[in-house]
Amino acid sequence: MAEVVHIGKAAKLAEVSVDTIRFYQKLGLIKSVSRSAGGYRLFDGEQIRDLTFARHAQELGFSLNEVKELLALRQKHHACTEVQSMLKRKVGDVQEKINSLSRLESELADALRNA
Amino acid sequence: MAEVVHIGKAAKLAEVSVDTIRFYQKLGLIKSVSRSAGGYRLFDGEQIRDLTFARHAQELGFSLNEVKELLALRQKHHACTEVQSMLKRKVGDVQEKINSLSRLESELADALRNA
DNA sequence: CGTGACTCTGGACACTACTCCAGGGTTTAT
DNA sequence: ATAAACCCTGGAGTAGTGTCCAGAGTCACG
Repeated sequence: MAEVVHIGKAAKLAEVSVDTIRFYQKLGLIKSVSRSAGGYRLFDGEQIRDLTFARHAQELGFSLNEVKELLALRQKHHACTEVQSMLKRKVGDVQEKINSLSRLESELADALRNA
Repeated sequence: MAEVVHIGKAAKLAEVSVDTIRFYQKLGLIKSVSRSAGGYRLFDGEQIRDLTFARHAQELGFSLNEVKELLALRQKHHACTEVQSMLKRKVGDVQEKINSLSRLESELADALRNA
């Protein structure tokens, strides 16, 4: 059971590319990883989960900046009201997106019925 | 009641920029518009609706290529099975996106509850 | 008719989110 | 110990989606 993995394995586990991981790290999306004696990045389970989450959120249409916020929210202890209001805003964003997509879905479904 | 408008008015009505309209036209998102004697683009109500639709769909995370398909689907008479299967696929895409967003929403809502 | 607001084209520039080297060091399996 | 496989950095290149600008023509109002 590997506790930590190198970047190639991490990439496979999170289903992103090696380059993408390095790019995300440069942007500060994932926190600074530890390194082996020879300078290799070492990833643990939590970091793999973060990368996977990032990929999902990104696929859902969040920008990398937003993904960064979301990741921060997941990790922080959500004590202060500032973080709470940010979370509320995100939830609102997501609900709005769901509503719009639902409307689009019925519009397309209508088109399909009338085909 | 203006039947047709120039690009500036169209941009305001559809809430996109003038440059964006020209860009969308270059990509073939909107069909070739008619022109005034002097070469000015002329937009009617349907084209304004298409532009507005394009903006919405684009905000929902569809690429401009997908938006182009969606616009085509709205306009065509949906007779052939090819068009129907494309529509079905789009509806599936949208439903999947809604599901993923719902999951994300509850995750964020949980975080909010535990704040 | 003149003048200011608007529009035209073509092309350069910007920003996001990657993707792909080259040249060189590290790990690992044998 | 050595070769294959892997990883490092820095930087260039790409695709998608615009945005801005110069130089020139058009439109609308008084």
